[in-house]
Amino acid sequence: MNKRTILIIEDNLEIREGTAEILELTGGYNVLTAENGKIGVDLAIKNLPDIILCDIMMPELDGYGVLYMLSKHESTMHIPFIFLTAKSERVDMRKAMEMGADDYLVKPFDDIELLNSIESRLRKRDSLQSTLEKSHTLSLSEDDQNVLLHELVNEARVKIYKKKQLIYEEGDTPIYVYYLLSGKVRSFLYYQDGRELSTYIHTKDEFFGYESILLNERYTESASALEDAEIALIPKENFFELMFNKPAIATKFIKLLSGDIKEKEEQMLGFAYDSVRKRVANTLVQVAQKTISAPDEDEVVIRISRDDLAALAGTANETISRMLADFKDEKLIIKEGNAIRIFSVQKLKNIKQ
Amino acid sequence: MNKRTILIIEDNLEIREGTAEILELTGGYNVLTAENGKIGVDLAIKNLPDIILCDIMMPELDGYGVLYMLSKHESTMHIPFIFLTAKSERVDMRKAMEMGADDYLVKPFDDIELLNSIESRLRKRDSLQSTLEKSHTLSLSEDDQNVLLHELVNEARVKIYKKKQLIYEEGDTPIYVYYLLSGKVRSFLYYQDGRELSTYIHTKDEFFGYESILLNERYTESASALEDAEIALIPKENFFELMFNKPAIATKFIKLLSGDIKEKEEQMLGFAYDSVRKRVANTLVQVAQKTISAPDEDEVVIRISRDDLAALAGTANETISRMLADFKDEKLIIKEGNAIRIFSVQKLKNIKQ
DNA sequence: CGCATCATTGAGCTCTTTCAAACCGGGTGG
DNA sequence: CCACCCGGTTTGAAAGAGCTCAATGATGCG
Repeated sequence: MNKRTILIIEDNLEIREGTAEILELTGGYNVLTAENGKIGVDLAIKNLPDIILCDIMMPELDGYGVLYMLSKHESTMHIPFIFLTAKSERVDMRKAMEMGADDYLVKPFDDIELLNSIESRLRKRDSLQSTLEKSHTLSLSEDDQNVLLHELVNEARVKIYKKKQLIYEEGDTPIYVYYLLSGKVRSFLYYQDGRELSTYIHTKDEFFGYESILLNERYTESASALEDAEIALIPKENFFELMFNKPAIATKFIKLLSGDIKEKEEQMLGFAYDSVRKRVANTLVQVAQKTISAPDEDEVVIRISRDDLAALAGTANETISRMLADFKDEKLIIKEGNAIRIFSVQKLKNIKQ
Repeated sequence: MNKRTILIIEDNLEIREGTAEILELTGGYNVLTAENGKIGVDLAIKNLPDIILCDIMMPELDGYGVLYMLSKHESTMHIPFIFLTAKSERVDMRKAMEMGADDYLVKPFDDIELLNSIESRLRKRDSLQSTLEKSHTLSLSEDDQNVLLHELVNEARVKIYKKKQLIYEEGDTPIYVYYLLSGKVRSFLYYQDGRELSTYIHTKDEFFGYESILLNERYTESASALEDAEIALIPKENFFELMFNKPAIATKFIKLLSGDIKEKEEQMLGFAYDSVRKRVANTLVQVAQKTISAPDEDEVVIRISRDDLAALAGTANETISRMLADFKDEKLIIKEGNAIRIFSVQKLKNIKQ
């Protein structure tokens, strides 16, 4: 740690120099001295010492005046302030403390008394500063973050949405952030002619619908349940409160957003250059991965309509039918009633053009 | 503001009740009382009062003990602590202050003395809390944010990139955040076969390349200069420091990211359903808007190669040529050497299918 | 002036969409 | 119980959008 700086404001030369010497030699502090209140205030404002020792009776500006001046200043108001004075009357001490002094040492005092007093005030200030800061840094552990977010979710109202039910629509004003407890939800955009393009499938334990909240704008996309879903509705205010007071949570969302951007760019690349065949394959993979529990499952059964697949792949549902027929011929999938069994997600993923 | 809560720890029933009454009636505080140190400590931890008044000589646990116990506890260590005691000896007072007491009132005391002492300590604590919090909230004004960001940019090294020069490439480990001072830069992805898809054109006064930094991952996209560009290279560490210490800055980037997501979704919709004609038109509009200074300019001259346009529109450069020829026939644009004059950005924007 | 790069144009081909018709399974009402 | 209807699905055929390949033109730089 840096050497602490102490400002001594004292008109008596002897005491001033004597005290300064003690503090420098015994305490190992940096010492600034001022011979009257006015100079003291100036020095304090300019140098922002870690602690201030001040006499009461002085020419120019007395100790109370110094304390008053410094307590007006944003930057000096929180510097521990100790009076060193010959005034041993109770009223004097009370006045000093009521004005906000942190300690009151009656002269003559021991070196030890002075050093202890200083140490005590510095310790107090340090610990306060550090705990206040702690609550405001990203030092929250992954677990703590999750606890906070879980609280948020647990306090929230839970609503059940039926398959196909709209959760929010383009143009709506956001009032909630959503957290998916079970089921699947898709976010989608409308094209001018009414066709839909699904941009994302949300699944268990994911937040969604936060972009517009964060921008403080209306929704530019819509969301609906892809299958029956349980969704926690987190009031915007609660979300913001946590977000702004816990940088760790903000950081978490920053990462979420950054990750989302990458995913969307990847998707964009697909829309630009992939053949429809490939896009359909990727869509199946995407749905499969949102369905499985373990990340290494390779055979998956998914239940999804051609229309939903079409909206995801950005193609016509007839095309989906054709592609599925092709994949079936190639023994990549098989249709089981209204479900599709994917034999190998990996193989589907590695389809070339 | 809520009613403040005061905890009185005092074994003498009369004094305890008397003091409590004064504080409740005259001071308007909530008062909790404890008849010995042990109970006092428990109450303090459980109720977290705003201030604690404590006798020194008590059965079970004396005042020093109480102060010691509470100063061990994260949650109670910063509660202002005032001793109320008959011990008027200097050594007693020194001991109390050295242990971290905030004030020391010798019995018998006036009501006024007590109330003033309490008010003074509460005031002190409030102001410290509020200023410390201020530096950690999003209350930074738009201007202050910009000042901070400008400092960041001004401190950074500036590098000149020539047209076509690569700034970073997929797979590189990010070490800078980039801020464009002049010129244009494009971010792009490589498709498997080597074709490129530009995802964004960055222009004057924009940050770029921050997504990967924020994710703490390697770049998943590349960036190159679309024309000669002056770029400030902001070291990752400086960026993070600002980001984590100033929630306002984090908030700014959260908005940036959220906005980016919306833009990318919009783009995706275009790639999925727009005709190439429309995509080319949009691309021209995009480039034009990144070129103009005033947002209402309608006639714009842009200089950009067919290949760059193709990468932006996600199409073949031959197609770009054909589309430009069409637009020229339709008197929407005219070719001037290697530049393109757009007669009306609006008209181009409104092209149907 | 010549080379290299960039831009344009043409022709054929493929992929995808669109429109239309048929199909399938299940629920409903007669 | 059966015909019917409805939504979702499949299949067919034709049209067209956009790509590739290839040749030709234009431009600018050394």
